[in-house]
Amino acid sequence: MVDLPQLPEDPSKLAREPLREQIRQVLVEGLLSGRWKPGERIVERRVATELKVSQAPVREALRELETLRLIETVPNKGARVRAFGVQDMAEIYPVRAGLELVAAQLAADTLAGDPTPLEREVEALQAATARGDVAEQIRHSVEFHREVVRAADNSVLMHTWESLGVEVWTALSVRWLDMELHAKAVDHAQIAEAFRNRDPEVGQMLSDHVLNYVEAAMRSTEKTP
Amino acid sequence: MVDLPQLPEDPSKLAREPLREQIRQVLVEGLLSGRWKPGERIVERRVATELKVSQAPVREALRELETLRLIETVPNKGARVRAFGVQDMAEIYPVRAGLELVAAQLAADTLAGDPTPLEREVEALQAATARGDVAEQIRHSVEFHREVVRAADNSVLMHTWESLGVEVWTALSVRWLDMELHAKAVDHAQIAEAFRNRDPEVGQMLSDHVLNYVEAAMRSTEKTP
DNA sequence: GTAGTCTCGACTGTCGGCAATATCCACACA
DNA sequence: TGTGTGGATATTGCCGACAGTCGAGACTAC
Repeated sequence: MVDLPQLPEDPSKLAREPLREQIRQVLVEGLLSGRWKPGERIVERRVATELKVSQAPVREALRELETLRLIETVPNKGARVRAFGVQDMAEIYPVRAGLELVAAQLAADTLAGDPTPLEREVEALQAATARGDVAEQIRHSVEFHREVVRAADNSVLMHTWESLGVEVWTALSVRWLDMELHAKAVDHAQIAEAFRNRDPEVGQMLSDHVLNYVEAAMRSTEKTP
Repeated sequence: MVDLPQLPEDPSKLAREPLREQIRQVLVEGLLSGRWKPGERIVERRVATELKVSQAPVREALRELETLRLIETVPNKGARVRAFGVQDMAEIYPVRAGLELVAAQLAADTLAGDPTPLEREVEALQAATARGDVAEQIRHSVEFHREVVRAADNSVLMHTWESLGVEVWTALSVRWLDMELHAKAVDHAQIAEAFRNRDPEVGQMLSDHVLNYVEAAMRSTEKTP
């Protein structure tokens, strides 16, 4: 789910990208911006008319959101925005940690040979943290992890990791849970360093680091179930 | 009103399942049975007429097959059956191993308390092996692993694991790679035993066991790329 | 003979409409 | 008051049709 370079297209006929992709983008943004709230229904035809399209591409877009577990659909009943809580974080992050543990092992050699992608993200993350730019912090933090997974050079692993919808869920957790983004930059720098030094513990470090997000979420909401 | 306890399926008119599900089933079976071969195109309309349905549900079914990586689609070009080789196994199984490692840790307590689901599958697997019933061997072998994941009680983990399409790919590897199903029953029995005894090594055992499948595939095809 | 262009057929992506299904509410009945 | 029944309404699931796109092959120019 890399952000497209968003080419400055003619607003009238910008249909160069499959319609369903655009719709998916709109829906995701709607969810992130709070346009739709948790538990709320998403009516296919309503969205369709709103976007001046037909029902079909909207359906397909919704199916994709379903695989990201952003919405839930029941046959003949339709789709609704998933209620979201710490519980979800607690389920997602162990899986992420497991995947990234594998990734770290597979990517160890590659990243020891050329750790520049990681270092680039660490720098950008530090800069964003200094500026207090939350959106950029999320972006580069996620991108750091994506680089590790990418370096593992395993398309199934990449695909599976992406299917967790990391940036969307991170953004949501910040929005709905007010999750604190504490000094993650430090963690990341240490991990990059460990990769460079072929530290055999790097996998565990990365895994633990991911699991820390859950604690952050837990801590920031001692009440939300 | 509470959710009804899943009334026992009317055998006569079970056409109550969404059409797209039935179509997906037909397509998967078609792939497993060799009705479509690797690299071959799958034309939406052709399938639709063949099954006496419209194009729409076929499209939706194809999308699901795409998330299982059974087919590949290119915009405006359509879907084709993925070419399949040892390479795919080599990519899938490390991911599976990582997920099941997590699962084993999360499920350890539950399964130590009640290992009967595992033991049931081990027995069934042994029986099937004795009979030489390959289909049943696959079924119970997969079901064993699914029980572990299920016991972890983490819906994201379950969902992610399922998205690997374990039984389909296992069946395919047997069909296309003539993968040998050697005495897996023994492994499974040992793992079940380890769970019962709260062996802290059980996660690693399970993970190694999964990775063994790759070696089996490798060994059985020293030629297929 | 080769490179470029045109045309044609096949197929996907999208549309608007219709039937099937779920939900809601008023109303009758015990 | 609580419970069942019938119909009205909102929405999904599916259909048949059409426009846009892609690729193969014929045709032309050199």
